[in-house]
Amino acid sequence: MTRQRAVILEVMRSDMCHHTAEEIFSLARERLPSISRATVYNNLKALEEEQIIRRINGEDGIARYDKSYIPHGHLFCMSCKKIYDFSIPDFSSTIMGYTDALIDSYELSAKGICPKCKKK
Amino acid sequence: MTRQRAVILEVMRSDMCHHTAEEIFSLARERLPSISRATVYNNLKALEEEQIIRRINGEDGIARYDKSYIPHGHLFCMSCKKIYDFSIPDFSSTIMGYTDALIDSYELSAKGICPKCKKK
DNA sequence: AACGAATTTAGAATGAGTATAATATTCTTA
DNA sequence: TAAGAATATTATACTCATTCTAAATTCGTT
Repeated sequence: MTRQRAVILEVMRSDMCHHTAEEIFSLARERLPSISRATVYNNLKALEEEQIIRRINGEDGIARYDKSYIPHGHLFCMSCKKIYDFSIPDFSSTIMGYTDALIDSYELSAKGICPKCKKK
Repeated sequence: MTRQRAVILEVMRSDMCHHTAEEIFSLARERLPSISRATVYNNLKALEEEQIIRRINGEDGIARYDKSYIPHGHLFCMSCKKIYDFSIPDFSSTIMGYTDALIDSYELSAKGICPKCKKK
């Protein structure tokens, strides 16, 4: 575990956000100014392959990263622009039931209005 | 409806594939050699805004396009590399039940082994 | 046909992400 | 702890999907 990798994980675990690689790079620089952009990209890729974090392929085409590898849903609120996590229990099995395929993982992104914004 | 837009829709509707913009550009050129790359990108974006087609944000970071705007699931087969459509009835309502949000649309991508490859 | 609006075109520009090669750090074993 | 091998980091160059720009063309309307 290098210092750089530790900082990247620290940054990712310090809030509830789903940051882009550039955001993680910028936040990591605050803690370790010498860190390089390539190191951030390298580590994010490695951490995903090691199934520690998960890459989210957002609708703007820019990758975001989730501190958890476990598949779950993401709600993109069209009003406050935030991303919220949610889960659907045993959802892989549900997909298998509808596809007759063996499901390894899934990515579920919903777009709508979150409960808070809905109230207003 | 310009000739260019008609050709783009023709190409998209001529098979079951989920093509990238570059593939659509290449196929459109076979029918209308003067068509420009920018026209393909412009039209794909406009068609998505008009809710005629849907952009799929695949795991390789390259956008693919679905001839249908109606949300449904996509199965990426890890063995044959093809993309298959599937649907989960009334799935927006299901998501609303788990999130308490108002769902506008969703994108569901599953990765696994399709039924055909599973048999082998 | 003529006008203005919208679209297309070719090519330049942008920017997220990757590759490279030199340097530095970490790990292993003694 | 020191040496050497293996691995990671760094800065920078590069790729390539996508967007932007500005000029030329086409479309719809009168």
